[in-house]
Amino acid sequence: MRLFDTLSRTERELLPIDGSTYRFYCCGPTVYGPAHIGNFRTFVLQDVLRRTLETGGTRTLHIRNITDVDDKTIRDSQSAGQSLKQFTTGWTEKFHVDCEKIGLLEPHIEPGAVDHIPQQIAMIQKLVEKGHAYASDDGSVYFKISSFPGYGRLSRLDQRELEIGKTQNARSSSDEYEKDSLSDFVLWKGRRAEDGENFWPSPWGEGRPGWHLECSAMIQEYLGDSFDLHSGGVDLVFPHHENEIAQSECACGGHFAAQWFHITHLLVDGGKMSKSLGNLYTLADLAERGFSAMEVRYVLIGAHYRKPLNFTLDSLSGAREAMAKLAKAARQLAAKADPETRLVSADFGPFQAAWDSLNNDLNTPGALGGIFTGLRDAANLTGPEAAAALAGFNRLLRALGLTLPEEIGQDAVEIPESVRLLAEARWQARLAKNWAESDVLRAELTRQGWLVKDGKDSYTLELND
RNA sequence: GGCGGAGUAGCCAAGUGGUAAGGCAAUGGUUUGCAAAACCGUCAUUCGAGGGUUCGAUUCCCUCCUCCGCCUCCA
Repeated sequence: MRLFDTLSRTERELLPIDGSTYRFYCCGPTVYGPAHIGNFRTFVLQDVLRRTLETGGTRTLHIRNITDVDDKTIRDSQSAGQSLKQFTTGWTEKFHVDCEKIGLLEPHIEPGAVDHIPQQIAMIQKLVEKGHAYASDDGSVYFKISSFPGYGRLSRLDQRELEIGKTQNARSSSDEYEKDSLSDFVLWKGRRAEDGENFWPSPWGEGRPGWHLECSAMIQEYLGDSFDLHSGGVDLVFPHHENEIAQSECACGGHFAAQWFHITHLLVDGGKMSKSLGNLYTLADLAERGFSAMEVRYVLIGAHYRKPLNFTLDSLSGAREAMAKLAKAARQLAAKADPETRLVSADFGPFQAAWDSLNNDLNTPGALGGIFTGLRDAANLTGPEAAAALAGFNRLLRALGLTLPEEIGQDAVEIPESVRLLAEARWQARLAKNWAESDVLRAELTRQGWLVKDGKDSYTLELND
């Protein structure tokens, strides 16, 4: 497959460096609260990338870290009256539940920062030895940007911008840490009173690792000097990924990531998502409004990853309808498919265009469109052809990580006795052709939130949204 | 101010130097006591605005407008 690379700004074929396994790293969540749908846009697209590679026959090694020590985790664990470990473990577990609901494959390795302190210290030592880092009087260690000429290539910052950043920042944080240059960033933070119990010994005194360094050290640990792809939300391009490149290439001497994959942020109702605007949604928030995580996933893959996605509650309703339509079409195809057909072909049949879209810079909306047109084209197929088409359809859905809704069973919803009686009375009135009575009873059921659908010989009740 | 991205039907959203995928909604028909559901149709001479290049531009170039992101630890 081909994918746009942030660093070279070109589309490139994704081929494993080692010729066998595509090894990639994704910046994971900072576990100090529930992940929101913006976080999940990134994780879902990374998941689709992996699934597409695997569906195409490429083996993968997927690593996604957990940031379990930083300013926010420390601050919020303290106000929660918990140890950092208790606090981050709790949120990590909740994150995993959400991941499963939204259909994310588990990463092959999910390292946490706190478990890799020695590796981080070792990397800092190497940087100090090579003259890329220096300690300050307060026990912090900084990376010396001027020692790495390649700094700014990923985010296209030139020296002038760095200087501007320097002066802009001079006022706000001049009393925080000592630095030779204000654009140098911290590798190790000297222990401060507000860190409480959260500090570790190091050659520079007690303290804790800087955020940027975590990823570099864990990548070194599990992927070595060079690997295939590094990914995260666009906001991480600068400074996080820029700093990782500097740290890792200076410490290890490799080429670090061969490819960079950044996912654009989503908008909510056309604007930025934020707590203060009341439009920051978590999966739990949306579940309360009656939307499943899989419906959220459908919306999240409904726009190209390099374009802003405007998330609305209406689009979630649309996702529900669209998925129901897919499920129905799939059932119809399955009913006509020859069950004896053994599939050996890697062909996608009517869904080839959808598969091609996915492989062309991960064009998920194009793939979804291709699925619908493929389904239309497959409508008249029968026997072995229908079976082959169904197989292509299923492979595509797996690549997208979509699980379609099952047929809702008769007793899927608990129906209160009073409602059941009302519905039964209405049915009898209807059989007696007492339309007026029937309509009154239906209005009452509607008022109570129930939708009646009349069939030929019976009726169904559905909970209205 | 610097850098990067986006503006396509009511909404979400692909795409392309050769005349606009798909989904939702809406709407017409069939069906239904009426609805709902289902099925069959319809639904952008037009792609933020104005110039330019071209046989031809939504697609390339220029200007402008609007929106969004980053500019030191936010996916």
